[in-house]
Amino acid sequence: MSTAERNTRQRDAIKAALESAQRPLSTQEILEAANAQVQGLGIATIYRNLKSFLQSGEIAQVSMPGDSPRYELSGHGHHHHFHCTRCDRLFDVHQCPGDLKNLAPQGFTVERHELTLYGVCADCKNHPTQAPDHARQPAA
Amino acid sequence: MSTAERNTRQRDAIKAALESAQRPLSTQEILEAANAQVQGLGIATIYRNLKSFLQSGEIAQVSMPGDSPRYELSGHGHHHHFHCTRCDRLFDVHQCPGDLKNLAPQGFTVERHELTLYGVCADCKNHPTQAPDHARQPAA
DNA sequence: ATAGATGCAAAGAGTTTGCATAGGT
DNA sequence: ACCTATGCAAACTCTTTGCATCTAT
Repeated sequence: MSTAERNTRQRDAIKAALESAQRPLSTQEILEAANAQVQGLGIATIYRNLKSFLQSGEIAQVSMPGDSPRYELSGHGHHHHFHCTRCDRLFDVHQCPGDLKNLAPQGFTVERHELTLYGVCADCKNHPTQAPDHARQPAA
Repeated sequence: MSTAERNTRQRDAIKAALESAQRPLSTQEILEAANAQVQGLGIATIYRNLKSFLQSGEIAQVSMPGDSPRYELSGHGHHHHFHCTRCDRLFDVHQCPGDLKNLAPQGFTVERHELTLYGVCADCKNHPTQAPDHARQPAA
């Protein structure tokens, strides 16, 4: 019956960081957030717990070309991502094109899919000529 | 007028490797293929040229959660990818769900999209119980 | 009391960079 | 001849691992 995983303050802090974020976080961002709650929490603990969460399916890894992976809680329901090419922020997209089973070649079985939209977010569209002040992954 | 880029044997070999591959290649795969053509070609040259090709838009980087990036020529037309979770091979998918502009939130502009399907490929479905012999990124 | 989790530091793996030399133009 | 690209090796960055200690159960 035992879950084998213990409830440590570190583990809780990491989970909490992911829970309070409204977007996928990088390991550094997780470290900063979790460290604020638990003094001295080390990066190795982040990695170990992320791996554990990934294996249990509690979190999902989101990867972007040319960028280090981000992590987010699973169970926010099925959703996709929008990557603003101007400010580099990632947004959740809760719409889904739906039925993609028939896109795959003959004989292939599609179990799930991931979709990333690229473009310009509303904020960036409102500031056409100036440099994106809100750019580069804001704190919240 | 000068393109600033020189035509070296190394650069050509790297391009050729990507051209002849029917799937996105990892840096190691590119190194092996290119090295077969140009003795002593080093990994640093691979990275430098990939970066150059990426910037010029000649190739695209494909990233998968938990995996190192792969590279493929642009201009194979718009396509997506299928990742077999059993044998880990990546396949091209030339079907496209099409119009995804309206999935993004209000005020967002969608310029392009990327779609990855996950599931079991035809080969793996034909060998249900046994270990995937064809697994782990075959040579061709 | 026991066994898993943590923190630190060292080890690995992947990628980038400096510098002398080869080679394209 | 000039000046960029290459090859090698060192430097960096990111991630993983070993080990003694701590701590949840």
